[in-house]
Amino acid sequence: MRDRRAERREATRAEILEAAWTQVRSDGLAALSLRDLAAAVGMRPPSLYSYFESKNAIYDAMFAQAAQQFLDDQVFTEAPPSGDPLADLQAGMRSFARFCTDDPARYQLLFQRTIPGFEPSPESFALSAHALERTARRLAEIGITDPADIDLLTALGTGLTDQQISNDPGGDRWLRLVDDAMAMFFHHVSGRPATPAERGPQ
Amino acid sequence: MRDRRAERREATRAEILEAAWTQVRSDGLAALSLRDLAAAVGMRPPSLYSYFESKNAIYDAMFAQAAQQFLDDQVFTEAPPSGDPLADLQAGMRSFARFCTDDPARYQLLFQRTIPGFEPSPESFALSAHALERTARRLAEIGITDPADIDLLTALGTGLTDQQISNDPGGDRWLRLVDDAMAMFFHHVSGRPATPAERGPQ
DNA sequence: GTCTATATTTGGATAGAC
DNA sequence: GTCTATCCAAATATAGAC
Repeated sequence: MRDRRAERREATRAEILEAAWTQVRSDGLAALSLRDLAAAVGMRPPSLYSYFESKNAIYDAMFAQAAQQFLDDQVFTEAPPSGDPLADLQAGMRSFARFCTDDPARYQLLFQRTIPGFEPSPESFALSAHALERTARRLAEIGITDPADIDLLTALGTGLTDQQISNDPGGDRWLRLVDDAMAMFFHHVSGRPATPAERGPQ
Repeated sequence: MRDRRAERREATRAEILEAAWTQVRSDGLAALSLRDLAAAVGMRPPSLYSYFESKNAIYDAMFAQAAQQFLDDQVFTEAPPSGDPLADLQAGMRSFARFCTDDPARYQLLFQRTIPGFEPSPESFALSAHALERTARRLAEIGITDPADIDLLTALGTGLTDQQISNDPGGDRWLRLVDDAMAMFFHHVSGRPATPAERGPQ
């Protein structure tokens, strides 16, 4: 039969995590405070320890949520190849960049390592490693296998994303360069120049 | 005549800043602690306030030092055009990437905004703005004037640098892609494909 | 200029009653 | 499970003696 107590506990954990996301989105990832978090959910700080054994356990649960959302979100790694590798690459990078800019705090937790003393648990890390493997497999399908090319692609992806988040939050100044950047990259690694149509709107 | 007291004061300020750099390089930019800083220079914490009016004033002095070093370091903006725009672009980006990876804490202070509550003073900020203007002027000399192209170039520069710092500290996994990335970019914006020689060593 | 002493705030975490 | 009460550590900053 249903374990109503366990269900209630899970619901409270989820509520605490949701409040934690709200807090880091507004004050920054590093500014998570158990004091404020407890107040947000109507508890006293010690009560949080009934649900998470430490502050880092909360970060770890958030990391796992973010990794799962990344797995669910990335259209690129799920949709079948369209027969147009460049179009697939552009769609995949648009999806990645959108995922990152939609929630900079989530991006920071998942892809940057700025929380002093926090390391994701092996289980949480396995989730994100799985997503990266899936991406590499998909890139291989469209002929991108050289590790140096993949490194260049990741630099482009994080560079566009970081600039967008840091210098034009909420806008699209760098997001709108994604198609052009992917055309540049694709024709560089395949040895052909981009046609004006492929470069996308300027 | 010389003001020996002022000289001594400046020397102590410099000594404090040097200890501060040592601390942030080892523990992270955000981990600067007045307590540890005072201990490192053989003072009690309150004595630091004779030299800097606040912790943010120390960050600001560090920011000004970093901006000045950036101005002094960037070969690209000082050397005369060589007549080979791509070679100039590659040399300039190599210089930028090297400057950033040489001291990640300095890079973080100067180009990222991760210290909660710290904003550089107008005087300090003017130093870094000056450096950016000089770069834009130099890019114009080699024919790069489209703001979208400049945005793409900055995304490449920060992406390569961030990946290098985050994922291969002390190595050259992304640094060695700089020449190739600049060839890719240059020929994309000038409409010609890169020759194998221009792409540099793979 | 430097110190002692202290104020104040904030943080994570624990003990034990209920 | 939640609370009160408390602990401990660390942080920035100020007052005032020397």
